[in-house]
Amino acid sequence: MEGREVKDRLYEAFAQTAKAVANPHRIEILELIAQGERCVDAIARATGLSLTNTSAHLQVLHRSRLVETKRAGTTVFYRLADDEVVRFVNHLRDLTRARVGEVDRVIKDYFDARDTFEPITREDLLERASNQDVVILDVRPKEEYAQGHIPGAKSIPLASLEDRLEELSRQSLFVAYCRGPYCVLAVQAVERLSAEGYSAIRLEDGMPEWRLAGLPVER
Amino acid sequence: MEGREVKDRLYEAFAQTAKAVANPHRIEILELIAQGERCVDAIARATGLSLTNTSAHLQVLHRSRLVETKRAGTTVFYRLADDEVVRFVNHLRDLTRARVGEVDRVIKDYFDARDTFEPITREDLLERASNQDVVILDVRPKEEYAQGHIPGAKSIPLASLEDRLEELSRQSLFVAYCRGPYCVLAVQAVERLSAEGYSAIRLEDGMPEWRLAGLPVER
DNA sequence: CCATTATTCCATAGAGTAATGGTATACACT
DNA sequence: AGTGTATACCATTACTCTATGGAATAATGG
Repeated sequence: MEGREVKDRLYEAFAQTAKAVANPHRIEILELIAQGERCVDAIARATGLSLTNTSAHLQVLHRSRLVETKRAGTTVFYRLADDEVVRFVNHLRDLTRARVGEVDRVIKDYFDARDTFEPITREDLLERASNQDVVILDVRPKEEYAQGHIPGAKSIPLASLEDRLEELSRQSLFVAYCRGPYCVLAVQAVERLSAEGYSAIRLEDGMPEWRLAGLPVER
Repeated sequence: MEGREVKDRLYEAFAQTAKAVANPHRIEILELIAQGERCVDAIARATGLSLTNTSAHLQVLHRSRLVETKRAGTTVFYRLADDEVVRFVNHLRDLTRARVGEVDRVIKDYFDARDTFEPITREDLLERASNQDVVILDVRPKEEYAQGHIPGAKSIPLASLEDRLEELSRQSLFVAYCRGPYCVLAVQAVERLSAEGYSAIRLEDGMPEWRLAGLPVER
């Protein structure tokens, strides 16, 4: 083996990993299974992709060893191979936000228009939660809540928020969180709650970031 | 704008950044200009790509805002837009090494076969450099040395190593470094020096990592 | 203002990727 | 064993990416 060949093989390997991530649907899938393992069919439904297409995308991720599988009967569950994969996708997100105007444009048009107040950080939440009457809302689907959530958080999937408003006291401050900083669930929950006159703000980022920060997770 | 559209636009933006990096030649180009700015023609020569092809790849990187340009007469210099780009490419490298067997296979076949001793870390080098008779060799091309190098390092581009062996004392311990942990220049320098009976080891990683670690850089 | 040099633009061919619908396989339940 | 269900495989089509060579542009220097 000679110098040029070494370079080619290494750069090729690095590029392969990047290619696996270089597709919007696959990034969505990675964000989704960062919440916890899911079967092909559930991933297809959550993303709106066809089943065959979902299966194909999952196999691209599998070939690059970014995800792992577990079989239970006929059902195959996919999960991230490693926390480092979440960190890498987060790095990609942050780099893109820092360098590409489009991201801030969308945030401004959509996020800022809906939650009037600045989202709060994990540190702020921890501090306020101990002092005040704060209710943490996990607005992700219930399966995701079941696979791990912020201690003390109440599960109110966005879809059922409408029906469960009466459960919520108007005295409390609500902090909603979801899959991550660019997930729209918490934004929509805050918008809905604010419209109904509740005090609601959004946590800056979601569950995977909470867990990666070493904070406690409840099951 | 509605929830799904927001998702699509954001994931699309993230995927675009990943796509810019998802090509082996572009990763090589990024590693190259992480050493300092270079004109199109120099990049083409260093990578062995055709000029038009190099220009096209640079424009892909430019559209994703990963690189910036500076014009001087007819010559256009490309440089990284931000240190975060280096960190991201390093993250990609590390993730790939952790998850994909190919990288370790190449390292084992090529790197381990050539430098008998473990590469040393930056910390080790700093410690040894102050105590012992250590000579640091920058084996990158001289332009890259000129754009910033480890303080006290001697510039001996790999290509001229053969002719300059007599300058080197057999009493010293030589530590060679180059563009990064997967660059072959330092490995080849160590191989050559060892074959000639010199004591030579390789620094674990290269110039950009040294600089990003906040260590002093000399010009 | 013409020639030179550095770079970019353009058209094209070939390779690779994504989505679709149909088919095959593997397991579970009766 | 036979039926149903979950997933993977395959062939096809449309699309995108890479590389090439030639033409165009932009700045410089006689």
